[in-house]
Amino acid sequence: MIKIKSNIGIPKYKQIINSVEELIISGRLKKGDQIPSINHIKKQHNLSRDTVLTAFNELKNRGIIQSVVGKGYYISSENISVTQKIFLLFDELNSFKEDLYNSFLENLGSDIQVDIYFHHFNRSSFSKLILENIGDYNYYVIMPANLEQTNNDIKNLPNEKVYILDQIHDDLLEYPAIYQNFKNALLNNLNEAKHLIEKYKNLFFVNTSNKQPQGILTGFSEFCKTNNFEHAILNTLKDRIPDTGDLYIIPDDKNLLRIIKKARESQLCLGKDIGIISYNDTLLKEIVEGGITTISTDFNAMGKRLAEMILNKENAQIENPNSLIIRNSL
Amino acid sequence: MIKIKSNIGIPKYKQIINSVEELIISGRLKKGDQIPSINHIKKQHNLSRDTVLTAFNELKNRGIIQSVVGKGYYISSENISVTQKIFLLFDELNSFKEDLYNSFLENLGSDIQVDIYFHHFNRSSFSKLILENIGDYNYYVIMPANLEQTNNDIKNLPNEKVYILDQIHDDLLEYPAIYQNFKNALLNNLNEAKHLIEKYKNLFFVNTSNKQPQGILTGFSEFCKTNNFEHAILNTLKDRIPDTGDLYIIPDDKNLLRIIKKARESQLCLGKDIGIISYNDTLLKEIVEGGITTISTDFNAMGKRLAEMILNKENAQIENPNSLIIRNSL
DNA sequence: TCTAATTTGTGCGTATGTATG
DNA sequence: GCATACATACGCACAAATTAG
Repeated sequence: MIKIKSNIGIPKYKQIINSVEELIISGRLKKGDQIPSINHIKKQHNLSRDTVLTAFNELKNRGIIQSVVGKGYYISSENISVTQKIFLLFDELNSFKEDLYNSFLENLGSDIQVDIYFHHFNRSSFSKLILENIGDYNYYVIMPANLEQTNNDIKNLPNEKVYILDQIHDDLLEYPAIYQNFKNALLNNLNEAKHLIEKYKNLFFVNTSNKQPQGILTGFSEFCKTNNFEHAILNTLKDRIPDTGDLYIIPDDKNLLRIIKKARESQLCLGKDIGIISYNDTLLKEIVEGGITTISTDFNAMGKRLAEMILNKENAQIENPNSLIIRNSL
Repeated sequence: MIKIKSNIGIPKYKQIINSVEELIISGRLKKGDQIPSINHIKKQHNLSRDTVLTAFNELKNRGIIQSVVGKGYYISSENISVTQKIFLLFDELNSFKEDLYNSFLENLGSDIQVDIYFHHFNRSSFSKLILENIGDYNYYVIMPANLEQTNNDIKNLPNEKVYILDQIHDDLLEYPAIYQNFKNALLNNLNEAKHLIEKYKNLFFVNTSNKQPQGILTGFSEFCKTNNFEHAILNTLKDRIPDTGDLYIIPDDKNLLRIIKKARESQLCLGKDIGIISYNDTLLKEIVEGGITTISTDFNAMGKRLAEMILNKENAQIENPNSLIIRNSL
């Protein structure tokens, strides 16, 4: 079944891989079939055990075969076009992942398979997902979000296969990454709009979940302190009645909607009486209430850059810039 | 009762364990029942005595069976804590999946693992993903979207493990499903709003991608024909200049934004000069331009209902209702 | 319960040819 | 010419799992 020739340009371990691929193409090997054991091929073709093992390991990495200790190797996928597999660990499924994921896929090429997982900001889910998938992928792209001490798990992966996405922490500085610098970005963006912010008396950060990056909060506080703005962090909007001179920085859209409605009730004019800065630009924010001022990053660029980094094996830590889009609401 | 296959990747002793577990899950083995003796299984499947013993010892250690010397083995607990795995095949990642996925997870319970895959409306991706994951999951939840002859692949899965989501086709009627009836829903919703639609002269369906369910298109045409509305299906908005008396039905938000901007340019008043009906209600549509009329389904309810169906092993085809939210734009 | 055969997984040492600077 | 790194290939030893008898 498996053909090996000596003294031709093709390495023997690659000849084994090609043989298995051809047997799959011709239909003589199907999913679930057992392939000859390492020792069998070794004896039959007078090879070193290591040569056969190298071939089988590559086939295993590509997801084409699976091994069972004590039993043997089995065909697990007939899709031989997959050359590489990527483990992509997101925090949660939301609309901002759409651009990121789609541009990542587009720029990778079709022969690379990407599997998505979600940790839902749950530290033990995070551990479990990483530990369960050690050894199964060529690259591990991980969004640690605001979880702590994630390197305790990540360090179990091969160093050169890890890429960090979106948020970076002090214990992850050894890995290539593409991230947002939430603190500096917020500081820069607020400074850029300081002439517009100055007309407001009280600055509020609306933080009703624990999902927001810590950097945004520290950036907010720092900006307010250095510029002597009255400020507060709101954990709920329930009893909040917006007042003239309020400026709200709102990371999530449910609270954005609440504030807009409350402002309407109180007959406060957006961009004059009260201000709003929203996080993450979506299509409709351009036209809602004459335009909502947003701070957002280019998730398309992030996905594209990530694909490039992996394809070129770049080892760099790259900041994905945030930009401020000033509209009517400020 | 107990099934053993040779030459597959699963060790025989584990196949025995799996068989006993499945018999308990399906209710064919109850607490107190006697299971076949070691010698019986050994003879029946041509196994070594030790193979059967290894399986029984593990079951005994886990407290699932008890041995009585001279009599046999008996089920002592039906509490087999096996983490169940669900294969969830979506069409694409978009924001509407967020509610669906989150409510599905919430209502499943924490010990069930859900893996997400995307076919991106690509027929061959669809086939590959299903074929590669045969046998790996306890349940298969599949969104066939508008792909054709999907049962060619789905029929290779165990019938009782398949659930169809969102769109259902004629060849999938044998499976439990929770779906939207796009055609009837659109007909009902348009009829419900007929008194508001009558003020428009030309009805347009904006269909710039091939991702929309066919049912919406046929529903649109049928409504227009029975009510004698001038109508057309638009494949692009590039050269379109909206005119007084136009009503647009718009499934995707990029086109929604385009039409709103063009209407503003032409100084046409929404809900008076031109009308808009948008698909899928999102937070901001409530307040954009005084409110956008939407047709949408409750994805939260869909996810919850799906979880219930799976947990209770319901075999039903359930329509997830669409509702019309009339706002200023109509 | 014990022994034996087979298989994968891992680690270490060695050797050769090739590409790089 | 020399040093170095890397891919390829071979050999040996031992651990752990599977299965048979």
